[in-house]
Amino acid sequence: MTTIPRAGSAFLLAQIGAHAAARYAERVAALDLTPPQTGLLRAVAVEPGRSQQALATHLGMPASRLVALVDGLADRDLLERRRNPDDRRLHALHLTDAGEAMLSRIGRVAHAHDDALLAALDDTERATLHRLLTRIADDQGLTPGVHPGYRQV
Amino acid sequence: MTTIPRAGSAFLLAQIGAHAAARYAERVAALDLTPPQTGLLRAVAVEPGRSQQALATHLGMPASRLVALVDGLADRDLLERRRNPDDRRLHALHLTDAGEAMLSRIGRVAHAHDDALLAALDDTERATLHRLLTRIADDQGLTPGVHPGYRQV
DNA sequence: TATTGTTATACTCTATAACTATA
DNA sequence: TATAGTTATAGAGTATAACAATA
Repeated sequence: MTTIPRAGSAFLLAQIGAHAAARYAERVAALDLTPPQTGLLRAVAVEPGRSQQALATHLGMPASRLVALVDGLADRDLLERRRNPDDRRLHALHLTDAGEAMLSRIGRVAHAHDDALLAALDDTERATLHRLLTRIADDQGLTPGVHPGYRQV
Repeated sequence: MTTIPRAGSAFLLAQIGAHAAARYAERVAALDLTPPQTGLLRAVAVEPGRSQQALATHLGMPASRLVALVDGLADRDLLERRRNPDDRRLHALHLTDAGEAMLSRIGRVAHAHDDALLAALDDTERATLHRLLTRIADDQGLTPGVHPGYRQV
């Protein structure tokens, strides 16, 4: 007789995580954005003025991919490249006013997403979950705000 | 002044989930398997004899993709197709003895993976987390054992 | 010569849809 | 005509690496 391994927490985390990412992608699509784009906007807001190279390293993606991401957001005036007069190779990234406005819309979307995903839990349980997840993320060496799966779409 | 939205639980779940999936992929690569392959082996074990069509629907993937998956596992004698004499269009899927043996190796790998991912938590906390995650997965209508991100690799 | 940013190429993976066989 | 399974094609998305500008 065969024993079927029961789903452990690691599987549940991967399963719920993929579900959460897909639902989030749907929500930000209403803003005509993809999850990696929202991640980049957020990263720029956290520390304006970083170079594309620095951001690519921070986000864990090849520079060539970041260029395409920046292109799309710059075309829509959400982000701008500013040349550094001291070292003209560097392009410092900054949010535009429209970019700031977009970021707060993203914040509202993320909040609604959070609320829908955790609908099954009451406030105390949500706080407990958040605390446990933070401990795991910290222990696993995950960079705050950086999604390892900022690939595709 | 700009307000940076703090990472909520939905983001943490997506982040940790992607991390967990990547670490799991590394572990099963040692068995020369991909995560979708392990998912298929498990699904066959749970209910042997299902048709490829039924399994494709269950796992949420196109039949053409399942065929390639089955091909790879059948070539390695982990899985076998059995023709149904009553309806020769149907290919019932069953694990071979080697497939059963592989599944228990997968179980051990998954257990070690679980343990490493939850290293930051004690037993009581792990139980609490598992209970909360199960409630969320259930509330969100996720099919037990089926990873929505059984794509790529 | 080294580094930033950019562009081009080649590859991997996937879904769509055509096709074959059985019913 | 409809369904199970299979194969072929075409498209999306990526990383690698070549390239241009600046240091």
